[in-house]
Amino acid sequence: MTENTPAFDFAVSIDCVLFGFDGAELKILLIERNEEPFKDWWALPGNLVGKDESVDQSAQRILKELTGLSDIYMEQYYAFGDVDRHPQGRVISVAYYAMLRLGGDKPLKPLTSYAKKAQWVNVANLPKLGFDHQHILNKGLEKIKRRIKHLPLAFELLPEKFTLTQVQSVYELILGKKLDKRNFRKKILSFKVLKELEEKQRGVSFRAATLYKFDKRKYNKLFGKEISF
Amino acid sequence: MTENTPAFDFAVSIDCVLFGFDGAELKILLIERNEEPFKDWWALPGNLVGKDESVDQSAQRILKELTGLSDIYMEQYYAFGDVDRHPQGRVISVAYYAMLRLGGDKPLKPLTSYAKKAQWVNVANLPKLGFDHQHILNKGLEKIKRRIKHLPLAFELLPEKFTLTQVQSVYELILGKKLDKRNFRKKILSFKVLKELEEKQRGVSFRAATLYKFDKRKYNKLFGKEISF
DNA sequence: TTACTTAGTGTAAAAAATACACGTTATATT
DNA sequence: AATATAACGTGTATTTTTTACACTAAGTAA
Repeated sequence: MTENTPAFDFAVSIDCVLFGFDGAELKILLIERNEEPFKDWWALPGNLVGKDESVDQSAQRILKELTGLSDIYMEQYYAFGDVDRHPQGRVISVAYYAMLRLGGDKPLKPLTSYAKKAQWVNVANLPKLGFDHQHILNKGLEKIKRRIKHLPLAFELLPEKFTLTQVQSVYELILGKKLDKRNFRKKILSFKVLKELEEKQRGVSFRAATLYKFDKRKYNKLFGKEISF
Repeated sequence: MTENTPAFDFAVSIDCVLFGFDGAELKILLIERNEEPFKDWWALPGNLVGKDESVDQSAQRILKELTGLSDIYMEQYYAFGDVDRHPQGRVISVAYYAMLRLGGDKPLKPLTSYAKKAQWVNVANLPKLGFDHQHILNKGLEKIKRRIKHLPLAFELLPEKFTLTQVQSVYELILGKKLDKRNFRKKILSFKVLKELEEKQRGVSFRAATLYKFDKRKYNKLFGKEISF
């Protein structure tokens, strides 16, 4: 049995895995660090939890500091607590993920003092990350693969109005496999949480697709139901 | 935006939600505390993480200290980090659950200095718990409801040899609903992870049921497949 | 031997998942 | 204006899975 020497000399940090979809690629928000340790390395946006904020509040604050965004659907998924995961002391990191729609209007204003810049990076083409962040990210990816089967996640990634083909792309990117178009549409529509709009896509070459909207009210009614692709 | 004053003055604790099945009831292991805060209250078994052990190691250690058991399938499921959740300072608690088969041979040797006793309590009839432990437990229950759909969990609760009716009881207790006997058997057997033994139950009144064994090798082959009851 | 209790079994109907291919339509080009 | 292009949008048949449902068999106890 190991010796147990508890003490109030731990720190707790948050790391955020922010997934973004720009209509074509699945991306992750990374920062380039400007402070030791791992100065000049890419890393997940994260920071230490303050004394007077809950872990959840802290996650919201950090997300806001790094992106300017608030009221984002964000979920805790794991606490990483290896002894040597942080070179400067005993830091337990609580990881959260969030999904964001990218491009268009929403300006990304990250940049806190310790980051040189923040950038969306294609998840299929990542640089080497500091700390155990590659591990944290992998675990986040596994998580959303499972979670996207419970529906509403995908719509966090999409713009307010979207086409069914875009929804399918999100599923295909996250699950890492191709899906049948007709079956996908049949199924996603069978949940009756999408509202077909009168409107069509604009500014595209070739035939424009019909736009849809996610109907949160209807979604809440079938909470818990599963889909599997 | 909140003030962020990070410091190395947090503590991290583990709380274990141990589910047990004695053949009839779903139970939870609780301890009666012998130290402040919440002296004389019932609480989940838990303790502070030591400086030189990872969070996972700590969970194993604490489980062992409180039960004498090791090599238990145990999984982290959430970190609780509200500011005031611990009256004596800033303590983040990482929660784990485990499933144990109860009764028979395995002696339960809990009892560390801060506990007066440890006891299995029917989950349907719990006392008031200290800290935010009721909340932690509720979240653990939700978790296993989802997890039991991924099969192997239920067998952690059962003795090595068990009857199909016992398996069904576990599912019914965790999911909180009655299941159809024929459909349940058809489905559970369709996964081909149970080995029917020559043996029958002994020492029961009335007709003895056939015993089965969980076949881990076969299970590993279908990892990831879902069941839903 | 009888009464009791749990074990164990099958089928039909409904629902869900899968596999699969082509005509339509808006745009861009010549 | 005609044509080429590229993505849109649709239906059916088959298989698989899920659900609903009730009685006989076997072992124990009195």
